[in-house]
Amino acid sequence: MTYFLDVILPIPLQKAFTYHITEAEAQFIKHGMRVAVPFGKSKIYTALAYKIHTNPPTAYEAKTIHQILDEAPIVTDLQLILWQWIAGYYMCSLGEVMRAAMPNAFIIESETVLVRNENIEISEATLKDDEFLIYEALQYQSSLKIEDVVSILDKKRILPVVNSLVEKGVLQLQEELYEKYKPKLVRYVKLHEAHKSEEKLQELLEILSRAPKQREVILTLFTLEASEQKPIKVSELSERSGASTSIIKTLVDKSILQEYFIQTDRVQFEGEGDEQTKQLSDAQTQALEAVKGSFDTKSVTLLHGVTSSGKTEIYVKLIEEQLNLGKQVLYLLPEIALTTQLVQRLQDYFGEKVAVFHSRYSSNERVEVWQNLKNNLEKAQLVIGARSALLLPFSNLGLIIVDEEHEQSYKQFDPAPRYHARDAAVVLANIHKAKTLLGSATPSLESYFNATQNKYGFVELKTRFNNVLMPDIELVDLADKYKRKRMNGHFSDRLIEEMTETLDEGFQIILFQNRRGFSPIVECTTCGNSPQCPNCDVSLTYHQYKDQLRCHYCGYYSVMPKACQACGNATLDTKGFGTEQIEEEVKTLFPEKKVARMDLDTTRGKHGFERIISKFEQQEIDILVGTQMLTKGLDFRQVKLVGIMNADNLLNFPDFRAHERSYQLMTQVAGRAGRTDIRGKVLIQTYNPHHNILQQVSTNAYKEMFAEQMNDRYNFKYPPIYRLIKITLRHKDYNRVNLAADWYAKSLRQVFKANVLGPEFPPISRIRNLFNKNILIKIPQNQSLAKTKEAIIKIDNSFNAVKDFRSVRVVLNVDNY
DNA sequence: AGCACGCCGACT
DNA sequence: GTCGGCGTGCTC
Repeated sequence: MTYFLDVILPIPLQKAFTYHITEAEAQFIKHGMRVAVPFGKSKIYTALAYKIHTNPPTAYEAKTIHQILDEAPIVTDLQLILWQWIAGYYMCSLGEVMRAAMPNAFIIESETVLVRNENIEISEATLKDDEFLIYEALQYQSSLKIEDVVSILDKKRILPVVNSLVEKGVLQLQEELYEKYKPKLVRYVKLHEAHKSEEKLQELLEILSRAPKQREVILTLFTLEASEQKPIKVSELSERSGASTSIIKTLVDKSILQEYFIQTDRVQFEGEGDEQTKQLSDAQTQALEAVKGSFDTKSVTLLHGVTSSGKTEIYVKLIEEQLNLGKQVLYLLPEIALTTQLVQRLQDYFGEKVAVFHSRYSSNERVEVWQNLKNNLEKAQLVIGARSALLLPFSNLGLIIVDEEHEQSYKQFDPAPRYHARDAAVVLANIHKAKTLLGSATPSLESYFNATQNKYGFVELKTRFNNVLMPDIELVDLADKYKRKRMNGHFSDRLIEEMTETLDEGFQIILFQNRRGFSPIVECTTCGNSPQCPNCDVSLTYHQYKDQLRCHYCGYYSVMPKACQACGNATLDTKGFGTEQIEEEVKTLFPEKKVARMDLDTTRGKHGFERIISKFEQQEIDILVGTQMLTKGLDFRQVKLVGIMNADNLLNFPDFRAHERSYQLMTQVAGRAGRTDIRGKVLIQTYNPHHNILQQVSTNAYKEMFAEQMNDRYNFKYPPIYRLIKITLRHKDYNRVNLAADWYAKSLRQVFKANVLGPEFPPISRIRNLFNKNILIKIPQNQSLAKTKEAIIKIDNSFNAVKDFRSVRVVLNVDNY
């Protein structure tokens, strides 16, 4: 019997790849193990064993696998079920899901190395110049990497040279696999066995009497061993004895000390972690009981709690319960809400059971979380993580909490799989027969709708913790203020009054402006020309602190010109404003106060974000100007005033969710105000003070907002009533995108008729020199999703069969945000 | 996605 | 001439 193995390769191809395996291998390999397989001309890739069978492929000869990489599966069956759901639902390949799910260190690739051929005599005269250089290099080094060859020859096309050398028998090519994950080893020392006995010891100390430093080290080691009763690290010994590591090394070399290594986790918890969880308020207790009650009949429950209502404390109780049952818990948060503040809080309660997982973790750190979790270790019983934490190997999940469930960032945007972590979480929980709790102060229409349809359970928490009052929200009419000359820069008289008062009382202020940079448009007042990005269809944003014009889409930048590049006049003016300009104006308005800015530009780097947050917490900053980063569940006690500089650019965003999003954003920012016993104040500056959304924000009328927005969604056939699939076609040639998009849309219309919208250029049609065109498919509730996707895939296949269209990239985005 | 191969313009 | 750019096709 011949055996075959279907594998998942981490590439965006729908096809399954089949390899030949021996009977012994067939018995050893289980799905979820990694195998190294030859793929393409010469490379060796990491693949995941998926299915073992005996049906030989017909169209080709299967290659044999190169090697089995694992003793036991590293991906669980439950994970594979989730992968299949994601690949099916979000229309991508299993390989793409694999790429997203597995830490990079697990996916090893071969590297080609050149090795000297020992058994052959070469007459150097037969070699060309380039060839000789390589030959010579190999006399000193036994092997060369491709990149070494590139640097030796200082050119890019090295293949002809290498091939020629192989032909002449000078060298051979080999593929080498390197394990990428390196366990962290900590160096320990102990006294060598030979000196353990009392007399040997005396002997030793005598010998060392003439080496006082070394003697000191040995004595310190004894004291440490006696007092600590645990293995002694080299670093510890060095520190305590005051001896350099080289002295310790001498002792090791003399075999007086013996060194050994212990594998440790990169991320370690230090602290007590036995703090009692807090007593809940009456309202919280009621909500907690309601959630538990809801879980009796519903697998998903939505917790709608106003800002500062103390949702986290309810989560903590639920987590505690699950951990006591020995179950795992996943606590999902948007990336930027994952602050040390929160992690610290949870560690105080649950100690080392807490594992953190987010994008700033290194590949090695991810591997450790993965392994701890898969082994169901206690130290990873509670995982706090961003979107991708969902793809970890849970074995015994009891509860998933999706905090800030309305957050857009839960939907993965670029590369595939374009999954929504909230929705995938519900699926994951079902796979584990676990419960899902969605929490938000401003639920998404989708979730709230599901709650009203009785699909989800629903629990409400209407009062703020400690009965803090909801902030007082005031709308400021900018048109009126400008007309009556009550503006100072972008600040209305009302805003300045409130700011002055707040600062006098010693409280802090947050100013929100949803745009970074100094001003988004630079314009010449003589000819009207405005500098554009050479790669994208956008105006360049002026950044004053670096005196640059920058593109926020592709990263292009140039120095700010002194004069207009079109007409040469030095009449460049700026239009619109961003956080930089607000910061600048605040500095002139309140010169004696400390101002800081928090946006993408100031939070670059690993700790940029944390630094600003902690400074603000320590009240080293009086006024914080920032973009929507400010909204993410941060807890500042001393903020009394929140100013929204301009609500209109939020409301006017060209997207069917713009109003919902504006409501959420403004309510969340407003929620930062008044967390003390004093009532917070929020000022919203706008040209449309009568806009319904603004009225709803100022009266905290979520239900009203929901009803009104849902009405629009019914009328215009948008989610959550209809489902959407967005298809983006991308190519550098304008005409070709047009032709391709027309073809695609026409084919779709034959099946879906009027439910196909477009093709249409998005507001920014060209990004990084590629033209985009969108087609939108609206799917009625009664239309089969599976059949719909089948039809799309069929059309996509015929599309790819057209030679002229093959180079057009097609992006399928299910439930696009 | 990579990666090789092949065609073509731009230079030492 | 050669080098490197980019377009095209293939991967069990």
